[in-house]
Parts: sequence; structure tokens; C-alpha cells
Amino acid sequence: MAKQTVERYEETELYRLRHSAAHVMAQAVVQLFAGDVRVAIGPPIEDGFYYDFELPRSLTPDDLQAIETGMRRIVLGKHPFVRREVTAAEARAEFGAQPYKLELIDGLVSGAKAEAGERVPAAPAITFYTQDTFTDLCRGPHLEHTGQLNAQSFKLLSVAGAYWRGDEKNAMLQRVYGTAWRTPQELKDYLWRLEEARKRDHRKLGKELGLFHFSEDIGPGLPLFTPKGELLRHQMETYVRETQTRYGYQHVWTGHIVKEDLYKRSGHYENYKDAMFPPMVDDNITFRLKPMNCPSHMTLYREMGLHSYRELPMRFAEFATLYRYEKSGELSGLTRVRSLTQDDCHIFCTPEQVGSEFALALQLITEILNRYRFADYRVRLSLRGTAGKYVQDPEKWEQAEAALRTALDVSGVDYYEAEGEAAFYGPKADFMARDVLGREWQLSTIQVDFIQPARLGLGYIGEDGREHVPVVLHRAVTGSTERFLGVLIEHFAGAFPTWLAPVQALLVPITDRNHGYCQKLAASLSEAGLRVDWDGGVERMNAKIRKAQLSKIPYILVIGDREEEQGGAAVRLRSGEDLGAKPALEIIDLILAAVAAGT
RNA sequence: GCCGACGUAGCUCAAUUGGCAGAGCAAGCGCCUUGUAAGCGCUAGGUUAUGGGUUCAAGUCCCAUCGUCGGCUCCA
Repeated sequence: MAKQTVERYEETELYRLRHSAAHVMAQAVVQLFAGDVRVAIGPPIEDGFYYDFELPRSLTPDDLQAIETGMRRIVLGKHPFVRREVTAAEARAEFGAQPYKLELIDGLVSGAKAEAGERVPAAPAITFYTQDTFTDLCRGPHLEHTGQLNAQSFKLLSVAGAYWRGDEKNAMLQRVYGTAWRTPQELKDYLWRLEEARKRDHRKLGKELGLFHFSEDIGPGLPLFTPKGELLRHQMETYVRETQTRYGYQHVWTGHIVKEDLYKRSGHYENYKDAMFPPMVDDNITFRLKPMNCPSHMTLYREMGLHSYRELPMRFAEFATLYRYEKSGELSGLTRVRSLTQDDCHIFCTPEQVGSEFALALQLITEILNRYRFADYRVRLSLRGTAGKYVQDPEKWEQAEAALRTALDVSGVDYYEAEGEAAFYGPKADFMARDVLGREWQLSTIQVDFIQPARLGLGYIGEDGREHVPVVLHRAVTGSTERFLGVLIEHFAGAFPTWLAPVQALLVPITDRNHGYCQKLAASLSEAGLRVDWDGGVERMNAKIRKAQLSKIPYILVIGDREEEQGGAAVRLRSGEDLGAKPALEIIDLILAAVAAGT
């Protein structure tokens, strides 16, 4: 696949501008606290920048105004950014009272890590950048002077806590997030995008469209789905299920609780026991709510008897409700819940089949993402990091990585690599899809596992008559139904394609006289397989149309005496477009065509 | 879990420096019989998240708990 040559963000003017804005902000904060500040790091990020500080008191959103004012003053001073190369000793002298900077200097000297955490060549030059009264340890690059920042094209957005170097064992620093652009118009556009994202927030739309609720009586992260919400879930799962069946997947069912011992053997217990709901103890047996399916599916494979290589690949799919005890602060609407339904699948195959099974899964994923109109996605090859949870078995890791890389290369998919993103048992190909607002979500995943099958004693008899350990591919298309629904709500702004919409057509009678016909027409549409409803309320048709349109029902069918006489309805789309009166059969065809087309 | 902010009717929001808890929408009832984004009237709706405290007086100030949000951490 042709690789586009895009300018690296680090080399763009925007990057310099945001980096400089971070320094200006740091100066403003130092001035606001009369120098009683320990500064940490402040890099540019996507769409903006941040800076971390240790301060004598907590910042509140009210402080942002004062910091911004300070920044504007510095900008107007047109202070040059002066670069200076220094020795380690000079650097340490300059930052004698700045413990975080000293730590960074130590890191630079030992050639370990630069401020954003990426690798740098051994012992690079140490550089300072100074503007006005503020000097920072910094690699640059920067603008020429602070006046190149437009005072009307940056804005501070929020304050937040952040651990020093992203490690929760370290001190919690205070982070100020800001955004900066070349022109005030670009800033305005960006703020508009933020506002648009807020309007599409699935938590807001879910409430407005009556799809789901959270209740303090049920518990945090445990969503309740209304009839409409369940209808959506059902459509989503039915669609994936049918597609999987067409691709030769089989569906299994493995329940909700499992003996804890199984997770000790699979390795999950060691890595995730804190993220499991507390154990249920019955005499000598300890159970856990099921937080993942792999051990259950693998156990089922084993219990089904001795397998021949002729049976492989076997593809076990399940829409399984899992329970994960996510930390309270990690919960977020439907995108991060404690009860989730995974469209999980485990493919048991021979090492030789990995490539073709990967290709099949890829094709399935592509088809499904297209149906959901996620046209823009890229693949992240998630590899193990240098330290942490990863199972120590270098040979198997290399085998798995090689298998995955080969499969990706053969498939022609464009991918990038990310260290430290693998599962503890193997590398992953994660599908990162962009929604209509350009935000990226991790949706589908294909993972290669050479570890668990052996741990759980899986085998098959090969052509050679000997027993071998199968490879398992873990695969999810939509990830979890809850999370994917949350993403879909935002992607479509609640206006689901007709095939997915909980109510596809709403019939609106103009007067009470039309109620009988309305119900009859609704019945015949239902019979044709459509999901319809009719509004028998006492309001006027205008109010009913407005209500239907706000609830984003694809087809609004208005019925008065004229339509009743002609045996049809006047068709109005949720866009407001009026298609005029049409006979009932034509309306059914129209809607069925939209369902088939996926629009 | 950590840092910070927030929590008022089903929903969206008001309520001077602490001084009688309100509106719109939704709901219920009634009138109107309607032609493509809100017809009119009436009624009901609250232990101001929960539990303590300060005060003559607390939605408002203090403490704790729960929950939500913005981040951090984590995401099998």
C-alpha cells in the first residue's frame, strides 16, 4: 500500500507554536505564583499543549483566566526564544531548585528518555530555551519570539491531575491543558468542533433518545437498556452474528461465573485480579464473575474431545456478558462500563493456518466496519514493551509477532507499530477507526496467542499422528456492544441508518378519524418486516412531526383523509425533506431498499 | 484508585451578600379535530444526592459518604 509522505508533526509550524505556547504558559504560572513553582514537562499534543507543575495550592478553573491574561502580556512583549547549548553541570546549576528538571537532566545524561518519553540517542546535547524571564530545559524547536503567538488564537481549556512521568506511584502534579492555532479562525473552528462533539456525546443523546440509563440503585458502570436501546443492541448483535455465521464461525455459550483456579492457570489472575469483581466463595470453591472468555472457550475446546487437524480451524464466537471491576475514575458512559457484552471469538488453528485465518478475520472486520460506515481506519500492530505483564517466553513471542507481521504484510493493510500495547499473552492488530469528527477509537482487534493454549492443555492430532498445541487467534469486531453503541451514537449523532434504527417509521395521523387506518397501515408495514410505531397522542400533527424528527426516526409517514382515501401516506424524512404522498407498497419498497443499502 | 470541579422536579436550568425553592419542557386532566418542527387552559410534581455539623435561619458555609464530569493511571 502506498505510503503517503506527510509532514511529521514535530517539524510543523503548529508544533513549534504549541511548544512555545507551553513555555509562555509556564512563565505565566511561575509569575502568578511568584516563582513558587516546580515545573515538570510541557509538550505539544494533538490540537494543543499542556504543562505539568507542582504548586503550593491546587489550581481551579478560575485560575485559567489569570494565567491566560499573563500569557497575553508575555506574547505582547515579543520576547525572543533564545537557544543555548549547555553542559550537564551548567544545566544542574540552573535548575538546582527544580527536582523534576534535575531528574530529566539525569535522564539526558544517561541517554535514557526525553521529556515526552521517546527514545533519544545516547547523551544528546543539553539545550535551554529562554524567553523573557523564563528558561526551560528543552530540545526545541520554538518560534522566534513570543509575538508570533497570536494572542487571540490560543485558549486554556482545563486543569487536571497527572502523575509525574505517568506513573501512579509518583507524585500527582497539576496539568493545565491549552489549545493553540495559527489564526483566531482556526481556534474558533477547533472550539466549534469541541462543541459539536459535546452535542453528539452519547451520554446526552442516549438520554434524549431514550436508549439507556444508569441508576445509583443498580451501581456505577452498569447500564440499563430501554426497549429502544435493547432493540439497537439486538440489531447490532444479530448483524454480527449472521455475518460471522456466513464466514464459518460457530457460536457457543459459556455462562457467567467460572472457578478462579482457571484464571490462575491462564495467567489472567496474576495480571488482572484487581480488575475482577471480588470472589464468591462456596466452601472450598472460589468463583469469579467472568471477566473474559478465552479460558472458557479454550476449556470448551478441550472438553469436546481429542481434535484432529482436519477439524481445524474451529471458530468459537460468543456474545458474552463480562464483568470487570474498572476503577471508579475509569468509568465513562457506555464506552467504559463494568458489565459489557463482547463479540468475542477464539479461532483454534494450526500454525500454518494463522495467515489464512487472519485474512478471513480481516475481511470480516472490513465488511462490518464498512456497514457501520467507518471508512477511515488504520491498524496498530501492538507489540510487547520492555517491562511489565508480558509472559516471558521470547521464542513464542517472536513466533507470534512474525506470524502477525506476515499476515499484515500479505493482506496489504497499512499499519504502524506501538510498543507496550500488546496483551500479556501475545501481540495484537488493533483497528483504530476515525469517526466523522476525526476522533480515533480502538474497535476491532485480532490477537495471536501462542501462550494460553499450552497453559490450558489444548491439543490436536496432526497429520504426523502426534499431538500438537493449536494456535489461538483472539478476535473481536465491534469490541463490546456497549462501547460500540456509544461510538455509533456519536458517529451518527443519533441518526442511525435505517437498518439499525430502533423505530424505522413513525405514522402520524392528522385527525382522530385517521387512527383506524393508521393502525392498519402500521400493521401491514410490520408484516413487511419493518419496525414501525404510530403516534395516537392528542397533540397536533406539527408537534408529532417535531417530536419524531427530534428522535431521529428515519421515515415519518403523515396520514390525513387524502392519504387514507388513496391507501398510502405522505413521506417525510428526518432531514425535513418531503417526498409527498406515496402508496403503501411503494413506501415499503422505499424503506426496504434503504435497509438493504445500509443507509 | 489519584487530582480537580460539580450534584436543585422525569429532562434542561433559575433562586441577591445565608432570609418563604421557581420556570420551561415532559407527565395527568379538559377544550380544540387539526395538513408537514411546539394549539390553549388547568392540575400535580421537591427531605435541594445521602449523613452529620455551624447558625435565629442552610439549596447557599464546613466535614464525611455516594454519584457524575474533565484529566491521570488502567483496559485481558
